[in-house]
Amino acid sequence: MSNRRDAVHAVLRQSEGFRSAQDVYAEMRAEGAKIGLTTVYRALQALADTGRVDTLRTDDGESVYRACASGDHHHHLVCRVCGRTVEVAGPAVERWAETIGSEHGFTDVTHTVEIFGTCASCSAATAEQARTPSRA
Amino acid sequence: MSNRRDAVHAVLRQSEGFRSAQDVYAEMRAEGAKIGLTTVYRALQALADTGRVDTLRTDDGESVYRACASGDHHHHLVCRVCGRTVEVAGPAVERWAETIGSEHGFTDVTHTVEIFGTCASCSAATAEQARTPSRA
DNA sequence: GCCGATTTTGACAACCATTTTCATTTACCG
DNA sequence: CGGTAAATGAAAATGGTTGTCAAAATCGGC
Repeated sequence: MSNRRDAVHAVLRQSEGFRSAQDVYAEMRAEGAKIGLTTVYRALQALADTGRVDTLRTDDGESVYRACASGDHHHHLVCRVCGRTVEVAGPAVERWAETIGSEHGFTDVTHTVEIFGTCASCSAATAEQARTPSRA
Repeated sequence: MSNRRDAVHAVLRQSEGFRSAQDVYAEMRAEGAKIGLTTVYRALQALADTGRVDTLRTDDGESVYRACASGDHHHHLVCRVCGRTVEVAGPAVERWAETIGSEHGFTDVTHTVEIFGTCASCSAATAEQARTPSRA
């Protein structure tokens, strides 16, 4: 019964950006789902293994997952505040990485490319905060 | 006394590739150095904060550090077998990331780019292994 | 030189995401 | 229905990393 796995997948689908396992688990429990943390981890791993979700590591070492629209190779532009993510393609970068690798005699060349920034609405919110400092 | 920090830095300098904190600690102890794990972590963090060493995360979430030749922004071509690392620059990639970010209204755009592969000697060694299978 | 203040150190405990264990439940199949 | 294999999840273990705190080293000032 991959019912649980589908449920996990569904949560990711309805999310704007990358989510952590703990995060997904908390939401599912909050919604009343009967599922264990272990199962969430297993589901996410299975989904990642079969390429149905993308995964990356945050700066503090947490694994985060996202159901991406395209199954093709692509990269991400991630808002470091709200996590909203845009899928981007970069054929030039793919070629560049491949070239660099072979120039140095490396084989089986892969690469990781992620772009981080603050999205328009979040940087607006930050500016707002600066204008009305709450305290301290 | 930043003696300890210098000692940690020295270990990284004489290393070919990225090393983990635990790894550095183990080597220093093996060489008879009197140092605590906590101090190694603090030294590595301090060095990373001041930009004197580069850091990245392995697939299994471990932080690894490297004393790089150049203090300028650059990326790495890392052998996934032996860890040997080549520093590479990619002005085109820098511009690409910046462009993608601003196209989508993102500010404070940063990026991570790492290239992984198997270096010439390691792929030779692997081929060798295949020719003379030890057992199993 | 000597004493108190400040910083650095490191043994140990705490943290926390992730994994493993293992007993229970559930699905499948004749 | 039995019986077997797979899935589940509560609880414990793991392991890298960080926090705590007292002892030790360093630095002034006298």
